[in-house]
Amino acid sequence: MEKLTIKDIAQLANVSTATVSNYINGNFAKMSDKTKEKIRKLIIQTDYHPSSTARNLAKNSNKTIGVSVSDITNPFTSTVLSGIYDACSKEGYTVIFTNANNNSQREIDNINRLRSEEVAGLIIDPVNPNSPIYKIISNKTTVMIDRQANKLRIDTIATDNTDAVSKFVTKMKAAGYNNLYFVSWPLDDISTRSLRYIGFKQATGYQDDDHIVEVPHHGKQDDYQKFTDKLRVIMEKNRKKIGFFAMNGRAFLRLQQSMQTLSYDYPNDYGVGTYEEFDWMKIMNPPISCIHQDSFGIGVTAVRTLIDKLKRDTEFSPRVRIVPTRQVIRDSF
Amino acid sequence: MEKLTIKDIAQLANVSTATVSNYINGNFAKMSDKTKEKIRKLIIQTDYHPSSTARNLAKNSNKTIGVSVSDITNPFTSTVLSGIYDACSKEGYTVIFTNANNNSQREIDNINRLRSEEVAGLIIDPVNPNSPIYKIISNKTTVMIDRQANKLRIDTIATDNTDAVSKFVTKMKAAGYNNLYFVSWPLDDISTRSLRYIGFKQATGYQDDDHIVEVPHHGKQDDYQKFTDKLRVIMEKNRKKIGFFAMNGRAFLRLQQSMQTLSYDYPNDYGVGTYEEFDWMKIMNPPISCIHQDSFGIGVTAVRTLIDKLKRDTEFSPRVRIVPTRQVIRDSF
DNA sequence: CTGTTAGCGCTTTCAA
DNA sequence: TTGAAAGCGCTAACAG
Repeated sequence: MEKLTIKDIAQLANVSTATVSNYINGNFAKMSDKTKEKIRKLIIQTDYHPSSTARNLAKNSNKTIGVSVSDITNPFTSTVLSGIYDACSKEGYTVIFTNANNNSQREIDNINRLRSEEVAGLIIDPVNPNSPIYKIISNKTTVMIDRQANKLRIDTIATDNTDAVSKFVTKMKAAGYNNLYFVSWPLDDISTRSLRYIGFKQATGYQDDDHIVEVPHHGKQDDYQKFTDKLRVIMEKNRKKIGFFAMNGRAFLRLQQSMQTLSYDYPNDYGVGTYEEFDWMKIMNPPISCIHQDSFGIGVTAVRTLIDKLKRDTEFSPRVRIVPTRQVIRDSF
Repeated sequence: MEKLTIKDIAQLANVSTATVSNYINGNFAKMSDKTKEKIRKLIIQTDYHPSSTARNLAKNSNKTIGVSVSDITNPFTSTVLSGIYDACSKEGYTVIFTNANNNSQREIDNINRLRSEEVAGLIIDPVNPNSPIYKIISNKTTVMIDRQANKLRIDTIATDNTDAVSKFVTKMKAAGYNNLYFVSWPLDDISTRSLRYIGFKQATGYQDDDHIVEVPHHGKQDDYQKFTDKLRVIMEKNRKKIGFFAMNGRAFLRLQQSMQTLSYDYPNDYGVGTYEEFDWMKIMNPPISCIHQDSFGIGVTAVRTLIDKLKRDTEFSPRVRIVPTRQVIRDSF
């Protein structure tokens, strides 16, 4: 059972390969109804599938878009991917996917790999949007997601980090929490973290950085212990109403874990809220108030802007597109 | 800034394309150190990347594997994907990915799409492993994941569903729960669900099907209400110690949501455990006992068995490979 | 309406 | 140690 080629079909149909090619590409105007029908049947009978490799080579174009994600296990990421895939298949694009696993060097490798696959465009959820590699990749064929570079070179799709947090934390303040803390992985010059922190400072009016509690990133037991200790100090020292805002779902998880070992309960001992919404937040007891971001929509928007750019020729200066968030207020503060 | 081809490099180096090709493919034995060095420098200088499309066509082989997942938003799936990607890139394979979004017809389309991309092999997390499409795809180039067909045609990687549940539920029984319920989406002849149910029956000794509580799948508000009502009846009617085992994380979520609206608390009013482990289960109050499955390992195993098959020529009869699970006992029963 | 033919960028004999 | 040249399966003028 050999693999069929366009030649085989042409022979069977007694036409030239050009005609078959036209059929494949939907140029039916260029053939009689008879041959059209003949080819149609033959293709079904033989279960012939044109080689997309050959097509790509001949057309010198590739209807696939490459995506590099920073961490596929991040639940945010899989929803984004879902949106990307959805939008791509609607536009007839295939997606090939790579995972940097939070490693900046691997991200570079992945991008290079993707480039030699000759993808039409790139969507990147960057580990490090400030990596020098983005100096050499073209804004015409790529868009970034989530994290944005300090010096914007590539169109990026992000959420309204600062504003969303500012409004949310303001609500916490209005609920009487007058001693608020921002729980986050080390800021590390990462836009999502620092932009959310700016929102936090806006809302609280804190000038110094005494109200940020850093969660160790991929810490050892020891680091987590220190984190817990810091929390303990905060809880013991203060008389005022204490509230925590977690910078994302994972930071929130860590916070809760430590609070649990310290035997503190929300909303009695403290109030809490977080960026990101996940299913499980509503079965917590009591359920968690949070900021919902439209991850699926981010994926879709990324694809749309990318394909849009691919179509035009003109180059625009890069800008960031904001996908709005939504407050979900429940009973955690 | 035109795209460089092998010809350009050949010209610049004053050698033939064949030599450059040999260089690219690591056949250094076939050239002098001088030319080797010359080519090396040129490639770096010019940032030349060979076209993998052209290579694939010329070699008539494609170092990419295609994967079709049933639902990318399922957290189980993203961890599997992570394993697949990891193993693939170690073996030098690219992965192109499709999402069926729980739609059997889309799964078929995806597989056909993947085939005409001429992927070397297929990994499928099937919506419906009994779909007729699997009669025509070759076991030599594909492996399945998670759900298995009634009549096995394709090698599949699964967990020890029956056994794991049987042992876990036995433990619940030993803890004094003498009135146990299996909480699941409709069995619908889906292996993961029915195999787990078999384990449940084994452990409990129930002969009839009175102890299964069906969670509506993508239900409307109404259906969820009925589900909640059913739970209420169970809770009110019985004097014995009631325990629930959820067939997966999402069913568990649903169960908890309803229990919450009914104002019942575990482990006081009922005991509970679930298949699948997620991060958030340990910050529940109290934390949840569950069965941990090695999703990453499933992905890796899938890739390994696939690549293994790709290498040999002989065809074996399909079998199912089991990736073991692990009990995580906490305080939910 | 249909066929001829020269590529697309690379690999791979085979000969030099 | 190197090169010439014939493909890989398809597309796209161009000619008829």
